[in-house]
Amino acid sequence: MTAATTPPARTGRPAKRVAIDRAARVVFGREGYIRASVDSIAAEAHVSKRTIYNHYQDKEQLLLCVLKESTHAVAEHQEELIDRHLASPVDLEAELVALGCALATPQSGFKEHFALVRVIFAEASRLPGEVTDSWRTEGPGRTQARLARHFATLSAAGRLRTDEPQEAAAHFTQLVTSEAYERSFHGALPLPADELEALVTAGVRAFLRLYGARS
Amino acid sequence: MTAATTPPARTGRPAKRVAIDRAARVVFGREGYIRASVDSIAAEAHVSKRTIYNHYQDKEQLLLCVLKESTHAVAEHQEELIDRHLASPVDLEAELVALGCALATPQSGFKEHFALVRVIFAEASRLPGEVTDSWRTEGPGRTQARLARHFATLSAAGRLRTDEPQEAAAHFTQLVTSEAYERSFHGALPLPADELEALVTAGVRAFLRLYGARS
DNA sequence: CTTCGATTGCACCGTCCGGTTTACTTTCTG
DNA sequence: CAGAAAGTAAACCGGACGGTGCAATCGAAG
Repeated sequence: MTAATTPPARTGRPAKRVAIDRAARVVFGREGYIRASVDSIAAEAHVSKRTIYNHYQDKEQLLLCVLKESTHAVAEHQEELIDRHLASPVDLEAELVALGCALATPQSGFKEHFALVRVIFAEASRLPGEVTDSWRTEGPGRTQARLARHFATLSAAGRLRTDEPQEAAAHFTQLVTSEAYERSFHGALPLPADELEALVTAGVRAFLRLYGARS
Repeated sequence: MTAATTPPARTGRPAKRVAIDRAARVVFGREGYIRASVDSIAAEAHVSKRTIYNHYQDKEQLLLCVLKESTHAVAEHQEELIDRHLASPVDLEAELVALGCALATPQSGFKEHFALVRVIFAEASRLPGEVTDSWRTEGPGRTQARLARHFATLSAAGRLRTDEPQEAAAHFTQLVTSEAYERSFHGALPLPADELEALVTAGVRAFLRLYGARS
């Protein structure tokens, strides 16, 4: 009833589809898989429930599709953050702190995607193994690899000191973001900005004690 | 029908109660809060559903009660592990590795308790704030404090080197256990023993590079 | 044995949910 | 314009669930 007046645009087929996907992402993230009813997803998408079942076989397929999308969205967003802060850092410590804060607190329109990551954790034991596996490789795996690449470059430039950038990247995420993640229940509850910054700066200092250039 | 033959013992009133609690812990942990039906909990406890509602006001109160119990059980178990490995360590690195493995993989009858921790994460945004808060202080907070105490002692004995045992304890859990936690989806999926040991030993080595005695 | 409280089985209520059916309308295309 | 493709609203189905009412039962204490 909403899109009736506005000509649906000649974007073509996937017009309703993207609305469904967006709505499913929102509702799944907000309610979790079971609480999210197909009716509420349809309402959120301003779409008939039948239309959802025209696009997806059942509720689970809808979830899996949306999970896959979100995995890529989060990964690309984080890769972008990493590049932005580590491409040519002037004050390395400050950039690492800023990057850590950005990675640990999903901002802008990505909260829904991070909420879906929580769904992956909640449903992990009930999801097909290929889903959890591909999430790890396409999600955290990609950001960790991107981190490692930058660390290798920085090490070659004398800004860091490590022979194993992979391990350094792992230690960065562990020291800098893992506690903020857990403290905020994976982003489900808000973490005061000052606490976040304290956690991240402490982690970055430890990281630089491990891998800083001037020892 | 099961306890009919055996005399219910004069343990007194809470006989059925503990059965209910145990069953709720098992089923909530296995299925999550919503999937766990009160009927299935009653079946697992070999108890009438009506009896559950004689002991608890509703399903949510049952969950909250069981969560509180599990918080303490996990905390005590982990404190015990910490004491056992760090009371008088001969080979400190080996003990730290063993402790890290023990902390990162819930064994014996504690898997159900750890499964409930997953429920806390899954329901965090829908739980009363006091519940999540008290979980943090009574759960991870206690184990971290116990770790810090041992690190302070070890530092005084010259086995470690840190002025801030609190921070050292945080970095230990982050470097040693956090990745194993995330890799296993908080214990929901099994993590191969060799991978676990590799993660933990790498974390311990980094920890000792940060806080080891001989530098 | 009687009494009393705890427990039990079971039917029941209202609700919600995943998914389907049907009949109708819209929109694009040729 | 004709007709296919897509969308819509609404009723509907079978099943599950949280929670209650109630009569019957059990076990121990007096």
